Amino acid sequence: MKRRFRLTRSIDFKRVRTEGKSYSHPLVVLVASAAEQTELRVGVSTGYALGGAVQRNRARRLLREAVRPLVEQMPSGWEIVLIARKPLLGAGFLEIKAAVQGLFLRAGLGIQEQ
RNA sequence: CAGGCUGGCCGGACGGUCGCGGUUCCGCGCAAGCGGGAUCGAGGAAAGUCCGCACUCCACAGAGCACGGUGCCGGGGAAAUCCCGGGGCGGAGCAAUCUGCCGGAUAGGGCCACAGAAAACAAACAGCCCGUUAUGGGUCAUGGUGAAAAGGUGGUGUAAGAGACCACCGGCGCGCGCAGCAAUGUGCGCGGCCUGGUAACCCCCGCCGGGAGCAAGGUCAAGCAGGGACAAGAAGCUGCUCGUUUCGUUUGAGUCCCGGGUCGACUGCCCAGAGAGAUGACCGUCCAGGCGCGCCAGCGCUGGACAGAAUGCGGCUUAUAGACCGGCCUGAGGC
RNA sequence: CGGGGCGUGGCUCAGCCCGGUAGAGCGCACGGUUCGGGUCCGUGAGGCCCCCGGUUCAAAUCCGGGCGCCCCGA
Repeated sequence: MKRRFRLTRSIDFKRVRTEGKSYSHPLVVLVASAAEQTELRVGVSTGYALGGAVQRNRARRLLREAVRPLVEQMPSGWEIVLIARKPLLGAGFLEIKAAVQGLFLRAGLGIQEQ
């Protein structure tokens, strides 16, 4: 995922989390918010409760990799935040991928045709 | 062979498919950009931020005090609460080896609980001795406490005793010789016969230290609106004094209150580089490890320690599965 | 990046500067008071003073290192 499709600033994260709708899973939480003027933008939040820098980096990379194949099939005009939960570090990549896919389906974003 | 000590070194490897960040090249496009190629892309500790530098600003960084750090010797080093080697005094271990401390206790002050007669210019509770008769004097060998009781043993001496005196031993100081670059070690002589511990308590002595930190700082861009009260000093490195510089004293520095504007870009900054931050996913083979099966060869399953650069560098400290190489010690056995 | 503070019974804190006895309130247990409970009164238990080294005769206290938590400035 290129940098310009990411959410970076903390104001963006705050806006999505207050205005958006959230869908939760034991491994991960998805928050989606409609934003008409932009293209699809995704941010990953890995909080301090996950552990040190190694654990947070790993969680972020796993979630990015899980989202990557889904992004191309989705409509633009959404801002999405993924929040990692602690059990994510113990899970395998395929579990995480399935969890993220399920959350996108529940949020009604784009991948129904599969 | 078993157990242990110690120094060094590595800290998964190779390949494929997809993906990420930087630089650069090519093609297409007016442009935003799109497609493709090349190349580089986390650690020994990147960590804790405990020291020291570089660098930047504050005045080319000033003086004194305060405050803080540091403290055996030699060498290395830009420097350091750094490294290497050595010395002294301790501690652990059979040993190899590991480990703590290092100026001054006659410059001064403080403290040393409980116990004990007494805890530091010695004193005198019991005791002993002498004189007197219920008190004066001499004395600390004897006593028990304590972490520690003002040298030890033997003798001379005495009323009783005592370094009061003598011999040897121990310790301290001074002088000289020898070894060593030195710390220091060692030998001889002399001296007073002899001086508790604690400076990781205050302190004294020598040496060192101006302050802040890359959110330092620099360049550019954008934007705005002043008003009121107090006011003679204010600010420039923390505390004080001095010195000095700048701004200011009714054309008003500064402080407080109300109100308004901005919170961007580039640079500093890197042969990894920056922006809240790029190294990941899957598959295969192998190396090392664990478990199970097997007489062996081997087979199957499992599964990678601590941990992620944010201006750079030199150290220290802390975390760390396992692998490799070298040296040494102890024990047992063989030749 | 820099600076500061805290860690002591179950809880909230004293004690640390200037080293020798670890204490207060609440809570807890037992007994009394009451017909019973609360209140009240009395008695009592409970702490390797965050961890590891060191200085000292002796360390919660002094020194060094580590761990955890909190706060402040840019």
